[in-house]
Amino acid sequence: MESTPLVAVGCGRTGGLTLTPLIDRLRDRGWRLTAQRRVIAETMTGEHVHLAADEVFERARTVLPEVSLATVYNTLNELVSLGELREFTHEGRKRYDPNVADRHHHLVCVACGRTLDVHPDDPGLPADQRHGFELLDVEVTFRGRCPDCTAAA
Amino acid sequence: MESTPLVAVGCGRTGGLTLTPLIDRLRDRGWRLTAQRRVIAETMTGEHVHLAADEVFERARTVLPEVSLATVYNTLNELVSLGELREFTHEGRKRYDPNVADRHHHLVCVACGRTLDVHPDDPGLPADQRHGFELLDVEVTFRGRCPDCTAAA
DNA sequence: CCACCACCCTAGAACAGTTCCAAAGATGGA
DNA sequence: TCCATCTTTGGAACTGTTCTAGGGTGGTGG
Repeated sequence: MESTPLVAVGCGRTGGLTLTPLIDRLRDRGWRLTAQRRVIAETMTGEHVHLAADEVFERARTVLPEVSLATVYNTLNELVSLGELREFTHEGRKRYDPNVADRHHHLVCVACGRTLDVHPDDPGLPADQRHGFELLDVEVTFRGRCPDCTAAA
Repeated sequence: MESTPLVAVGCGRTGGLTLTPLIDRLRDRGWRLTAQRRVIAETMTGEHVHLAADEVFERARTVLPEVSLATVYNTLNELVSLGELREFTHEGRKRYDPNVADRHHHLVCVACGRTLDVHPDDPGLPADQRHGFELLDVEVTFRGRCPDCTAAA
């Protein structure tokens, strides 16, 4: 739940071929690897994976029917604080992205919610990264600590 | 609730001095202007205004105590579909931004939630627009319509 | 090999934010 | 003024997430 520096092991777009490095990393960090956690972690493996908790739950359940929704939430939150997943919000619900190694942005379909990773150099999103999308909007949120909060800390 | 093209009347950063143009625009579009709606619209006037529904409710209530939360939600949603407010989500709840005239991004304090409008030329956010914030993260979401959805429409 | 203890899992309750609903009230045109 | 229409209201319902209390489990020391 703490300490080990978040060394980015992956190096950019690695493709979805490797199934275990996340599991290995977690074990190396002393994370108790139960059946539930393994199934959830495996569900979160791949490229362009941006599942919401209930989707993770459904998929995990097909492999391990007795897994509970609470465990899915617990595990996802833990993986986020371990730095192994990145969390973002789309249409009011949290989604989880296993691609934490390379800085990237999201390309979201307003109709079906389909989400792809993109790597633009500038916020304009070059044509070769649009995946055929008709662009409608860009939302950029910078996060930081304001002067008051910095002073208070 | 529909039609009238969303002519951007304001022109960039206008300052918070004008109190009525939003109200005027709404009346011109045939929007029935009740006391509740007026109070809510006035609450949403100004610069760097990014209130959540319950905050709008609290403020509106100090002026018009009998206003209901349902009306606040109804009105905010309507103003969004009229194109007079922009909606975004921060930490699981929707916030509303009256600044729809000029393209801008948001600078959010991860500690207190304070949100400011910024106008970067590139996603790096130049120093003179950081408002003293210590930058921690940038989140960029492109929205559009994917090829499948375009074909289906 | 066993016992123990810290950690983990589970179901369900609780919670927050938002939307829905039916009834009552307000509004403006004929 | 009357009436059809639109608006408001409180509360119920709903969704996504977190909390809680109790039972279960893995793996370490003996």
